[in-house]
Amino acid sequence: MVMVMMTNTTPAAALATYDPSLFPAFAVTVDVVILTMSEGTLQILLVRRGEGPYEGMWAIPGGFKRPNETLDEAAKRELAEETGVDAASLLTQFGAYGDPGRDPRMNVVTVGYLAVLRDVGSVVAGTDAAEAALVPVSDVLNGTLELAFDHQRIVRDAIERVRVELEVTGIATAFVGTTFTLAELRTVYEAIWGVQLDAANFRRSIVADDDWVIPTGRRARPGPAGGRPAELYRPGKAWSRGGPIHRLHRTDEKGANP
Amino acid sequence: MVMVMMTNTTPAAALATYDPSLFPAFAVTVDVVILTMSEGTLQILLVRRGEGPYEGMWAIPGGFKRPNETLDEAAKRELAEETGVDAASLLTQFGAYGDPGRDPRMNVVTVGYLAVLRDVGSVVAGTDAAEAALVPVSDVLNGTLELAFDHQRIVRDAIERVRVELEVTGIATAFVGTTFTLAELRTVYEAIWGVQLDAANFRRSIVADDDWVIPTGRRARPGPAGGRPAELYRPGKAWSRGGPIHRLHRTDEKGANP
DNA sequence: CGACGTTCTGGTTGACATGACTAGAACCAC
DNA sequence: GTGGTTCTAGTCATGTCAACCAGAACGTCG
Repeated sequence: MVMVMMTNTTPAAALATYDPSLFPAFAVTVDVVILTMSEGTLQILLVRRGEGPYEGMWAIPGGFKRPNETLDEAAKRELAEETGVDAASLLTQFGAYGDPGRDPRMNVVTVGYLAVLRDVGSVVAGTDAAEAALVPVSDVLNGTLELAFDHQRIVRDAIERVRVELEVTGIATAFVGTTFTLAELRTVYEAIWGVQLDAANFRRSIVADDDWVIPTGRRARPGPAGGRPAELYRPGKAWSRGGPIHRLHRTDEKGANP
Repeated sequence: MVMVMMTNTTPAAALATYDPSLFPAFAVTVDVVILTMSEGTLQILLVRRGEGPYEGMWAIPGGFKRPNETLDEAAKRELAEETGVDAASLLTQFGAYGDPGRDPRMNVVTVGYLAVLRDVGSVVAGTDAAEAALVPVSDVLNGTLELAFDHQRIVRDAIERVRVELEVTGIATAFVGTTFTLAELRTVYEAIWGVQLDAANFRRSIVADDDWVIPTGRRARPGPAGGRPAELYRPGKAWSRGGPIHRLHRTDEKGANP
């Protein structure tokens, strides 16, 4: 295979005439990090590789971009193929990865997307159980579960992104159902940020402002330990302009080591 | 200058379980949005296209990614080729763009990078003046200056990114010199966020906390209008964990129409 | 049925951040 | 020196938010 490459020491030369087919060709893929909350912990949907390099290892679902679709459409299609869910609004692009040799077969540049689902328990059941699984994100982050390619780094970046999105967007409501208690929503923040939030203060931040949540009038059934039943809410319309809960600026460790 | 490079992919092809050529091939480019502050306004470095599609129009500098370099390295190389500046730390990837037809010649997926320079006046002078120019970002955002390809959207995304980075990172210090006055630094925030900041409060936010800035003991020469000379500072080490200045959450329009 | 534990809801308080404002200090031009 | 300009320092009121406390509404167990 022969490739021709130009070095533009002068801009005019770089943009000058050329034959497009002479430039290095890449395969472009889209990988989707699918997150959900299950039993109070953040989980990620992984698929087991059937063949090729890293055979048998777990990986993020993904696939090749088609020439006649946008990157967003490719991500949406991949999400639908893997989970059957059509939720384009939850898809967020967070990074591109093109290190040489990240795929031993060829030059592949992949674009990472983040998807948040409410409950993928049935989704995983619908797929071949041997081929897809929900695993705690912590197992991926700490290396307990090794992923194919550079997917561990991609997951790390996705988690970092969702931590930021949690503060500035309404992505938190994507983790819970159509109706939810404030305790459920609080668990989302606590699991993703790894913090403890005061239930009373959390409630005040949410209900005080405009319309983050809308009470439905119904109440959730208390857990096995009893307790006062919590009110059920549905998402309001204020989430489009920033989130109500903010991470406290760490005033604890000053001069700490990064 | 044109270089012809041959890449032998025979060993890799032997590893593959399928023929890579069966998958759609894309050209992958890296486009760099180079920003700087000049005369109190945010400026962007643009190059004029010599020929090909959009001939004669202004565009973001960029070029093809090489198979043996990472995306970050490609961006760093493009920045060095355009400006002669070797400043990898300021390079931030902010998005990938792969809409079909964004380049009429072929399928091109580009990865956008953001670069912040202290002063590119000499840089532009070093390049052919007819081929590169610094223009106010506002001219690009409001459509006064039309860019080639989908570069206007890319610039929009880059500006939105730098507005966020300004709040959570130390990118503000990249706009000013190695030593600077607080008024200079304040101008960076005011220009990018489009707000007016009280000089006294700005100062208090900066000097009160740990070590955002370190006084050098020297003083800047007052401007032509006179005034008390401002103290010169150099960046401290606290910027690595968030910025000191925060955008006020707009409490003005409540219940506004989205 | 009543006591107890658990969870949700509402309120108060104090520390801290921040916007608006005022006054003084240090320079330039005339 | 006088006036104008800019930087620096301080005060005050307001708002935010974490911490804490008390009550309300359930389940369960005796």
